[in-house]
Amino acid sequence: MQKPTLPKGTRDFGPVELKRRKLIINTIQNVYEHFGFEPLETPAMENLSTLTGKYGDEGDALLFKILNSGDFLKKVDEGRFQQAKENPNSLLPQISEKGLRYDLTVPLARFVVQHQHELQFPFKRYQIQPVWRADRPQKGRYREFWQCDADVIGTDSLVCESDFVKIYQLVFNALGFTSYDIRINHRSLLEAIAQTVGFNGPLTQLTVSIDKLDKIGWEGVGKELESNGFTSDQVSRLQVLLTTSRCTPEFIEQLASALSDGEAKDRALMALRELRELTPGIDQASVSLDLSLARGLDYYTGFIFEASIPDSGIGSVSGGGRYDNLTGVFGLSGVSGVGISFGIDRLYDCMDALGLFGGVDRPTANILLCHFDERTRTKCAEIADALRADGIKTEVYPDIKKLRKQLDYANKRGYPFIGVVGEEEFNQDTIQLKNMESGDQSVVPQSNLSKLLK
RNA sequence: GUGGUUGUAGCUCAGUUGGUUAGAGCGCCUGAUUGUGGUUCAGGAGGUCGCCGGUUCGAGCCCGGUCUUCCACCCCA
Repeated sequence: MQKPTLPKGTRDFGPVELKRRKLIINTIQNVYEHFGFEPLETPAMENLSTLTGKYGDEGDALLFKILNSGDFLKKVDEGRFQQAKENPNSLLPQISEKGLRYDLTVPLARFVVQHQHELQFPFKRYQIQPVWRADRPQKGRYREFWQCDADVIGTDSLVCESDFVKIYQLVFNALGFTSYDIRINHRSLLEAIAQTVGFNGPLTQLTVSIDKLDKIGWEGVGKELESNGFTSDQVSRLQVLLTTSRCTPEFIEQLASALSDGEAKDRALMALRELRELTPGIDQASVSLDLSLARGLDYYTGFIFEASIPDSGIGSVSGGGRYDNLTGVFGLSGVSGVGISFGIDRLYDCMDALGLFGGVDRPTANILLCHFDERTRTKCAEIADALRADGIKTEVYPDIKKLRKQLDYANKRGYPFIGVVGEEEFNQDTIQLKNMESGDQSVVPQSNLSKLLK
């Protein structure tokens, strides 16, 4: 007999975990709906051609591929086998044509392109589904995890970005976080910074390094930049420019004078000023303008967002940004989109670490009815029906066992109340109502029970 | 994908230079209490030492492989 196991990086969710996860999901979903987002679901698998080439080379390596059904070697000829010994990936198109989704953004882009004539733009959708990555698991990093995305497609209005800042604040407050960190930046700001220090190479040579600032500090980032073609003078000028600050008018003016003039600077400052106007809460301490925030800039073209919970030991719990041409690869160009994505699994880990799940770890029912024999058990079933009709969540202990066992069970499951119907109670149409927390109990008429429990 | 790390009872962990029958705490079950839990007391069950192979008279311990866990890199929710 073999012991059953789960694939690496996947987990079961038992009743406790699922109730906690649903709390997170429902909270986010409610906030999204308050901002007018509509639900969308797409299949777990997509055509490999839809997925590949969208996440860079490393992303392609992290895709889970699905082996073709039946004789999956049918399409492979002899020459290919020889080639495959050198480069196994060359076989891939012949043996696999589907893959598991890697995120929710590319499926959204595919959906929008396929249904462009039925949708009303701006198209606002949210999507809460699992995604899969063949990454090596660690704490806060899984191979199957859930994302909660919200995106707006078909407008470049900064009202969307402003909404997302507000959504962040509402979600984190609703989940009970007293401290959270929302960081924003703008791609044009990074371009303007590169121009200011006189760097003309590809922007990613700057961003992939500065994104690691919180991890390896200026010492490490400086070394990496210099090996990427920056002079030590440019590095020290970057060090002065790349600050983090509250998003105040003063800071924006400070940037205006520090950056050298150009198109990127104008674009960035105009966007920042407009976002400020639209978002009164933006200069709260929870929101910062972090010029070193870069993320995977491959497709982001405007504002970038990232959110995390300080001191949780977990990386970011959400990320997002604007991408001007996401649907371009599927043949629909000139459509701008902006979106964010919460990672439920990481939010869960943060909330667990901070003990924020207090209320959900109780049984579904409020009261457990206990009894001694078939006659009193039947009576309990009758009482239970009446209580449920009054909207009280009620359970009848299913087996006929010692009262001790029934109380023990009630205690372990955490019912706030139990009711006992024995010989005496049966004859007098009463019930022993016991508060499991205080231990107090009293005999009450069955007809009064639901009033007392409300 | 690269380098490292972890795995012993349901859980958290001991386990001597390789030596007889692998332990503890907590949890679980039974009873003290045939109508009262969360306290106490008495007793009990539960382990192919992750898996496969090797070395040895003998392996939980040494060696190889594999799976898993966690960590760093890469990247990311």
